[in-house]
Amino acid sequence: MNSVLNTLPSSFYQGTDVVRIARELLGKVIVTNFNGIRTSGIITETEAYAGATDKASHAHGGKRTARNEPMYAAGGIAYVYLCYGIHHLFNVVTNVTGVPHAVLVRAMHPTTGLPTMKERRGSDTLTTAGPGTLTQALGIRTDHSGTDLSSGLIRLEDHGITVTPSHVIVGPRIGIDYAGPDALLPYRFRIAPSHLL
DNA sequence: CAGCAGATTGACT
DNA sequence: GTCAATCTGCTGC
Repeated sequence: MNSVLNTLPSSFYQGTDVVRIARELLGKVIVTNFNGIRTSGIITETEAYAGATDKASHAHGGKRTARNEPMYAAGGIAYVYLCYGIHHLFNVVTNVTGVPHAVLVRAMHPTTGLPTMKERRGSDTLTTAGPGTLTQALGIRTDHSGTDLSSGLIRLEDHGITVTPSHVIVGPRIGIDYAGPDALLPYRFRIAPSHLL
């Protein structure tokens, strides 16, 4: 395979189909570079949040607060927020200015800087199986909300990894039962466990 | 202004 | 399986 290693272009994020973008983020690489330390991993699980029409979204009904303001910006930046007062959840903002679509990154397969990630997690066993632990391993905090995803701090890259449809499991999203019918939407994508390293 | 619920995790019964 | 930890924002008095 060719050694493809490109930072994703803004056109990738600014498409109008947030569900498709969530699907295409599988296999992409998320990289952070804090204090000169690089950590990265391959994205293995995502969820789409379709803005104003999506009951599970923070921007449901056009809700707009200081916290979710980054969601209304043009695609290509990070939206990080605090959940339950403890966990930092990392989202990729998509679509154009004024349309608050975003993709939640729930899990990844660690590739670079494993010792650093274990240290940040304070655990010998590195798990990145949840959205909260993933941000902890990468060192992402709410301070990074609004950060440009082509910047030096947080970046998404295409390493030429192709995820074929047969390896993708599509299903309803997690932890949003309160959203009624919207909780059943097939907005969750993950790489089949049998296909992980 | 008090109370509660949430895109979660980890420790304990 | 149950439950506390702890911040943001909405609801209701």
